[in-house]
Amino acid sequence: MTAKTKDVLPIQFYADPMNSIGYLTRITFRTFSRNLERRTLVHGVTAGQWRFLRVLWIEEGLTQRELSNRVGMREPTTVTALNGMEKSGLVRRVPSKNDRRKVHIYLTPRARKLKDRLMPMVAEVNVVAAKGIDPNDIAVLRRVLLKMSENLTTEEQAYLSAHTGAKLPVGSFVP
Amino acid sequence: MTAKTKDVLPIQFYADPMNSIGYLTRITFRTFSRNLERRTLVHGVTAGQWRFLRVLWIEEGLTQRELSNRVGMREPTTVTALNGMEKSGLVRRVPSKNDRRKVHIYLTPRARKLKDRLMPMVAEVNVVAAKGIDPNDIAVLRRVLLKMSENLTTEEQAYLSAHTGAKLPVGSFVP
DNA sequence: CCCTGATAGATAGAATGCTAAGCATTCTAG
DNA sequence: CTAGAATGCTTAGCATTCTATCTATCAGGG
Repeated sequence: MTAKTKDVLPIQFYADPMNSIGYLTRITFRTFSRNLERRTLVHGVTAGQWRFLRVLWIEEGLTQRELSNRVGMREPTTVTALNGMEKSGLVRRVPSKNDRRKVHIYLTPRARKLKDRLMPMVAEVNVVAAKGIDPNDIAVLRRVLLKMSENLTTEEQAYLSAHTGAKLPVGSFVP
Repeated sequence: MTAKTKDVLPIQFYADPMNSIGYLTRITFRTFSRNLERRTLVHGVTAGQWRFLRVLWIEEGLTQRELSNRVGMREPTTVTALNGMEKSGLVRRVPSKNDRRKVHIYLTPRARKLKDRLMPMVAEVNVVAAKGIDPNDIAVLRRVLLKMSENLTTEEQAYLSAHTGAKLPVGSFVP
């Protein structure tokens, strides 16, 4: 099959939202997020905070920039989220000793303990979401979503460097 | 393979954002949306407006509620979006003659003409996103995303009717 | 040393989308 | 008929996240 005749779908195909990757990822993300937050709010953790906790449960002491990249949020968003989390006693900001620009983020004991409570919840939501779906198809889903976001990020960066000459910060995925 | 031993992944699996459907759909949605909006903004159309236009290009005269359901936004969001679109001359609000509660939404000639300009853009972004991915896998992606959002919506509605006795408006998907 | 540019974080302001609650209109059970 | 429920749209207020910009700090070449 040639790329021209078979792989390229007619433009009209994308008129239907049900065929649109943008639409489908948006509604899936929102239903997923809402469903999870309904559970985590029992422990006073919002969806936004959850995303940071999950990363910090794996590795503490990250700087805010590293944290932003791993969570997939912009830095001002991270600042706002951390302000809230600091206020509600989930994280501590610890200034770096080597580099006074940097701030390392550590969990409080309470936030560490929340892991055992909250992790089962995301597993639960994943089970609900995956009901009736072939596990192999879900593996395909993960792989394809990741590849797509990489494709789109690559194109975005190519566009930016071509049109503004801007170099993006190295190693920043930040989709 | 039994469901207990093979299909259920260990909780620890979900600690890594890269395995999280929530994370993956979020970053894919955002990169997709940003990439498309970069193109549509040339014609002064934001990502939010684009979503409504796409639905109205298929069928005009929908009520705001019908429109909300098809676009996948809540009604107050639709009101805000339509206010903006009305102001910038993309849509007209036409009160229903049979039922004075209802308002039908029609495109302006200018908005209709935008279709031929904007539709190729979404095709373009889809091509970028799909680069290097087996078309069959993309079909799997669409099917699985839709099924997941249905699963999660079903569970959400079951929860709501069990805990608040609330009946959701019939036929509303609204993820 | 001391400028210059890069890096880390914070701030300001805007856009987006949500929930909750409020009206007006229509339907429906008695 | 008519009181109460349901429906359709709107408003108010809030949370989230973004872009653009600012300040402070560091690193390297002259």
